[in-house]
Amino acid sequence: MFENIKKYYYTMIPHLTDDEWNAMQQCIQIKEFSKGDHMVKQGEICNYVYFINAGFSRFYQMINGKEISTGFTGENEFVSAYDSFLTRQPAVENLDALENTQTFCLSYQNIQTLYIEYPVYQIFGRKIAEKLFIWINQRNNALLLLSPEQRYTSMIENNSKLPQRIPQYMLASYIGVTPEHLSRIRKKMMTK
Amino acid sequence: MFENIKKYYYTMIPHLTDDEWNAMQQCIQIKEFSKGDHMVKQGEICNYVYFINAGFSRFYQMINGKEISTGFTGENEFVSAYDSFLTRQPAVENLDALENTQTFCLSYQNIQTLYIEYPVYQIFGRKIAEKLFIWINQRNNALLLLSPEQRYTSMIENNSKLPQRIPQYMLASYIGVTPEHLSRIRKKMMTK
DNA sequence: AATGCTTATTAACATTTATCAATGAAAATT
DNA sequence: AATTTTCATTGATAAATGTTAATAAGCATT
Repeated sequence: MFENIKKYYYTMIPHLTDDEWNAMQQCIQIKEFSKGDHMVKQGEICNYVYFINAGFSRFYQMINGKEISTGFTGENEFVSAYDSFLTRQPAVENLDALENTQTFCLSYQNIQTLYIEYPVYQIFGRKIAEKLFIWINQRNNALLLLSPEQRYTSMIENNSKLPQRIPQYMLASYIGVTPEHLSRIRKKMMTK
Repeated sequence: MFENIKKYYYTMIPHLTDDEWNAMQQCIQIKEFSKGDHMVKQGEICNYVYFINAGFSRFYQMINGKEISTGFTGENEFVSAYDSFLTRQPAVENLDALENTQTFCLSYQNIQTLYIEYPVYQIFGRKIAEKLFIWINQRNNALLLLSPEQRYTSMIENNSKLPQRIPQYMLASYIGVTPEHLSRIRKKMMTK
């Protein structure tokens, strides 16, 4: 049942003991989401960190009546509206399931308790935040330094299977252009 | 000497013991930078985390022969090319002093040792990463969701003293426009 | 005060990207 | 299979932003 998430923890913290892992396992809840279901809604405080065991999820924000997709997360990754989770402020973003998705999730309360009772999980908290920082920092640089076309190509280079799982109009807003413009970018790329 | 950084640590970790603080203090090196000096150079691995005791610093990248400023950090904040520091890969960005700057700095090696010998500093590592994440996530949202004008206004709202310390052309690249265009944006804002 | 250097502003023009509207293609629903 | 609905493409036009070049304003050094 928990093989994948267990493996993830042991990779992150190789010296994890059975006792420590069992304490973590006790805290894990299983939650399943159908395609289109929301894990986090804009305006609500996010109380969970989710490990995606199967499926696919996506962040988006509603701006001027339009959906802007801001991130995608698939199998064997943790996902959360982590700024809301950390600051206890209402989430700015939505998180929904693009496919039927099975998650293992940890509540804010349980994590705080684990931090105190099993300090080894501070490492988990640190590495999750570090990973998020590295990821979003790259994304930031892409937004500031690359052209939309470069963002598109680097995106499929890094994750060639994304276009098969994500409608193009979501990719467009993720890249920071309109669907029409992404279509033109793709057309231009074909001719080269 | 170390009042500010000590206060920072005790705010972050209220139950820090004298023993633990002393161990940290032993690791602190003092480094001073004159205006224009580099703390981190693009292409080199960043081996330090700096606490800015006095002064002001700025991240930038050279792109097509142009400086693009990507961040600013002032007194009583930690600063580092943290992705390079964490991943041990060459830094993508430069970090330099916009004013004469006094820093207290911690080496990668010392921090790794502290993590092991004084696990309480895992909390430090976690909170630094969390803080960076929250900061960069906001910036990311600004780049993706706000117009340049909105980015400019929200920037001075959040930190009204920035324009006094930072030349406008640096702010322009930070916001993601040319200096000429920021000038126009400001002009347009005046007339309202 | 005069000089040179850096920074900010302004204008004309070029390029990129968005918007609006129409069409076609694909997928879901009946 | 027919029908709706969603999604992708295309074209015409508009708005935003970049580029280049010239000028002006600050600032530092002499």
